[in-house]
Amino acid sequence: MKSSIDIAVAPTINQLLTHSLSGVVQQEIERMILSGELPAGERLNESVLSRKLSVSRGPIREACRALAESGLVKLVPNLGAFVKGLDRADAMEVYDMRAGVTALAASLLAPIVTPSHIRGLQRIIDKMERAAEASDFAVFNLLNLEFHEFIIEAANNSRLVKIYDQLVKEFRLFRMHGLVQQSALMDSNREHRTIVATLEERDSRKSYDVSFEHVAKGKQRMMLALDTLDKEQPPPGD
Amino acid sequence: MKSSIDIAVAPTINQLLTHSLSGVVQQEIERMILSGELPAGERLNESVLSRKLSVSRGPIREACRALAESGLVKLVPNLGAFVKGLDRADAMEVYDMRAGVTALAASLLAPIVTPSHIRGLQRIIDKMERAAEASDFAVFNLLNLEFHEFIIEAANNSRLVKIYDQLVKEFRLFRMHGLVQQSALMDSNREHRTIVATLEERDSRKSYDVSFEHVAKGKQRMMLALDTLDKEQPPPGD
DNA sequence: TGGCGGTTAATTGTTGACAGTTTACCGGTG
DNA sequence: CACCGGTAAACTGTCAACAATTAACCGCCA
Repeated sequence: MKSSIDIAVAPTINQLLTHSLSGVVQQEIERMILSGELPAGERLNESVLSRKLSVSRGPIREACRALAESGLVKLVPNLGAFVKGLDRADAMEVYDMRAGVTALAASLLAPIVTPSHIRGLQRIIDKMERAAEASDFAVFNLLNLEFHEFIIEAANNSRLVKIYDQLVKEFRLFRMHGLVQQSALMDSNREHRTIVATLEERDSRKSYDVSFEHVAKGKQRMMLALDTLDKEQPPPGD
Repeated sequence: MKSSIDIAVAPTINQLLTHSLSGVVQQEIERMILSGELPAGERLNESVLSRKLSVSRGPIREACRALAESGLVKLVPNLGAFVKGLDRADAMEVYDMRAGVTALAASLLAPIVTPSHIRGLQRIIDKMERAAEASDFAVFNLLNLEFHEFIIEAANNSRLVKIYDQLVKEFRLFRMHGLVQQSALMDSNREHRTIVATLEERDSRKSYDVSFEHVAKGKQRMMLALDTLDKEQPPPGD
């Protein structure tokens, strides 16, 4: 019988072997940032982190450098690393990039798509449909991520995957989602079906267009929600 | 009279103030890699580098972490950092990404393009025309980079710039270019004129298409050249 | 002669200490 | 009371030394 210890420890050992402390520290800090444990603007105090993670400052600094390169923190000379925050303009930038990258993935996948791909995507869409009917936003969002990740992976371009993941992580710094309605879920999933349909036709150009439009509509939905929010609850300054 | 000392030293001071050693080290190692001074597969020996750059191993390690995150080196636990090399499949990946990103930039620029942009692009194209006629490949390539960088910058999306720069750097690891013909230069520049024309029409979709096709044709030209090269000079194993 | 085990040199991983900079605090002064 | 200068604490930047791992080398044995 496989002991529960193995299950718990194995990943840690693997992490230590493959990523060598600096790497685990990086992943841990990244987790803290993405979970909101370290809020935007917060300074990453090297001493505090080194004590909390029980390592010296060397690996902490290396991890911060890597996180700075990936765009999650901002390095200020002689002051340290600060958790990046996204304002509305930043979020729009990330949305535009996600639209382009998502659409590129679809257009790359279209010519090489297999029935297996289509089946996989259909299954996710069906699950999303049920989540939408139940207004289960949490599950819907997870499935939505899975859907797009599926297309990205299937496009078979490791650079594409890396860049997309980076964009998704960065977008999570923008803590203004949770403001969608059920109708949006239904709309969104209808668009998903369209995307799969164009993929099945192996139409690269159309796959690009509908995928881009899908994300662009998401961007517009968010902009609208933000504008509404601003009117109801104006930002500080009045 | 501005002394030559100022000209030489000023950038160094600025680098030290803004990037703080780790940053300069990173830039310097990056330069060594991109210039070919450190060939693909080479291990970055921390002690050697620290002696050569007159710093301790700390900053070197931080720089390597950052370079690993940006994709120029590969980190192997307990062995160190190795300069990445691109095989043909990698180059194809980067080409596809560059096509998508370049085209996305054009499609983003199209709706907001200004006469000033058009003039700037025309000027670069004219210079390229002269370089092509003179078969000056070096100058043509520089101008070509400038042309695309111009569109990227004008698209006004900092993430786009960052990702594009990353792709260009990575592509430079693929040391198999220099095998283009004058006719290709002419063809390429004709495509540039088409791109500017579609931008001037503010046609987002057409801008995307012609830009994507432009890079895709570059990819095909390179694949063809590589195939020819392989036939004339088969890889080791025969 | 070919492979195996142990030893040693080289290199990475990690740590703690020291130097330089920034920032907060506090008393003095106009 | 506001402002300014100086001092001290906290923090980042850098470094050199130590521990752990890897790889090469060499003698030994079948």
